[in-house]
Amino acid sequence: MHNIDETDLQILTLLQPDARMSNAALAKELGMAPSAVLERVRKLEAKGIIEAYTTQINPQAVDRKLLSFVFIKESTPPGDNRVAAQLKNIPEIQELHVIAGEDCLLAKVRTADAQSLITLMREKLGKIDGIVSTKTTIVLETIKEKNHLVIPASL
Amino acid sequence: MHNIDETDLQILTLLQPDARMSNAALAKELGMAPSAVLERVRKLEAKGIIEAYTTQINPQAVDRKLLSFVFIKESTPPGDNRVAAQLKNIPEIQELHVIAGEDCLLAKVRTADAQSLITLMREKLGKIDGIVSTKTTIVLETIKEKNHLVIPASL
DNA sequence: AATGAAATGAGTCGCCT
DNA sequence: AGGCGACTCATTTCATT
Repeated sequence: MHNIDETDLQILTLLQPDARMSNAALAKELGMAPSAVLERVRKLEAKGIIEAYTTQINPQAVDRKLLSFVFIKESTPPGDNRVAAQLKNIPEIQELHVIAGEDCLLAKVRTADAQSLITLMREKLGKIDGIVSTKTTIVLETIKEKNHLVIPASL
Repeated sequence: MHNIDETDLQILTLLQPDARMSNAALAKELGMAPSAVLERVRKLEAKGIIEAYTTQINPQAVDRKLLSFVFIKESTPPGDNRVAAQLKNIPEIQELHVIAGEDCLLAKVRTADAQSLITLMREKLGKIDGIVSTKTTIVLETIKEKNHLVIPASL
């Protein structure tokens, strides 16, 4: 498959919680030459194993205080992704998943407040054909939000 | 308050999708001296506005193929966070939110497969006092998963 | 994967506004 | 307080082995 070895897994383990770690520091941790490590990192990027380096910003600081999950029921037949394609482009929708059971999409939505959520639902979701109903769950408090993966010791 | 100005917002906008961008590149984009930009970045970190720099890893590549959302109903009185405190330490639980309506927690869980989800529920959730019931929603397909915030032009 | 040299970037300082 | 420019040191990059 992707031919990912234990050194690669170590690189991922180190980089996952600290994307701005210098290549030199990474090399020191691994006991390897910086250039060798850098080449591995570039390959992980090229293969799409490293998808992106992102900065986690405190949502409060930029006035995105409300988090909610919206279940969206579609009328379109399975395999039809027209609704999803439109929802995908809404920037307030951080995540969009197709879920099992009910023929539903689940969206993770971040807005300034309840008012702007309502506006979003009315102005944007309301205009998408094929949405039958929505069910919104408001988050009162986030206890944990770390999108870190458990990286196994080997594969 | 936090006294975050438009330059700071621009820094966040640039850094959010590219945490490994060099300080020099950042300074060039902003038309400022690198030292001045660096000082701002350090302050954003110190204030907790920048929470972390993380590397997004393709879950498939490290054998974390199954994503699910688990609603967890508690028997404990409101304000009692003993259940949440234990759930928080489970590494497969990436997110944990207190949600409105039903007295529920919502967990975003990533495991290798259905079998390991079952094991997790039995071995870990099953041993936590105060959990009344769980309802699991399996993700069939993730259409979008970008935890980027919409950063306003001003605050 | 290691080396070494050149280029680039980071962090510090004193000074200016 | 925030920004600048110059400096030194660290890091990255690239050609070569």
